Amino acid sequence: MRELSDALLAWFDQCARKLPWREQASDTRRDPYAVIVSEFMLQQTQVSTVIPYYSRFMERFPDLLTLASAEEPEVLKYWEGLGYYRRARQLLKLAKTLVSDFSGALPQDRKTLLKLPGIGEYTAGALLSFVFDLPEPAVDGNVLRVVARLDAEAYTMGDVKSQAAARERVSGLMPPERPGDFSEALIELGATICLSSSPLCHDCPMSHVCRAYQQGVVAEYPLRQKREKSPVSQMSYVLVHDGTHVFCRRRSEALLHGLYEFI
DNA sequence: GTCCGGGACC
DNA sequence: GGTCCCGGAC
Repeated sequence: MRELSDALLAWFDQCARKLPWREQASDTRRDPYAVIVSEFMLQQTQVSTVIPYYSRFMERFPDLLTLASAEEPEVLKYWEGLGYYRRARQLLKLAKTLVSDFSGALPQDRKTLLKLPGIGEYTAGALLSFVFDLPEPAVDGNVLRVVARLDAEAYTMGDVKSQAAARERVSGLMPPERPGDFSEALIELGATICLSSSPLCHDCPMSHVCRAYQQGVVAEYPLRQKREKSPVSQMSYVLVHDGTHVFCRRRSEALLHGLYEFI
């Protein structure tokens, strides 16, 4: 376990992408507000898309108080193009709630965070680990994929039980001295190395402890929801009439081919 | 053009 | 289970 987190953290120290919401003197904690804004934007969109929006948003709403006193239409204007506009509204609600009910400070426990607008299990974990350096798991799609492959465990994307199991697993992996970086490193690994298609296992710092890799079955994890796609059968007919009756004949290659139906 | 991934919430 | 939206893969 020690070996795993050491390897991942060493990789993260060397390879982490430079992102606007990570720009921080290395000895200061991350700005809670910056983490909130970036996590809300990242909930629905990829990093490269978020970057310009994040920068413009932070210029106009540089801190929690500024955002909390803004009107919804203007916030939505800065969100335009990102989609999932409910998130922008939730973010504004969250800012107002934090200011009015929490003296502008982010709660440091999961249970309280989960009651706040727009915050679910993943975002709660992300805030607790990134901002407060607490050993709280933040399991998004990236992390679920990483853990599923690491253990060759049959986790299913988007499945709440799998997410809960993955949170347990990640909790057990957390190194006590750098939980926040470890949490972020798992996400970074999923986003840049442990890709859902064509993962870059040869560059992966965990391949030596990855069960799926050792078994050569990386592509099989995680499982995907089997969507009950109702069998769509196309039918075409030929209309036949003999002057008195109209018949309908199914085309020969179709289901029940050649069958005559009386209309 | 179609399919799919991605969190929270209803 | 459905909805919100977009971008990327194919």
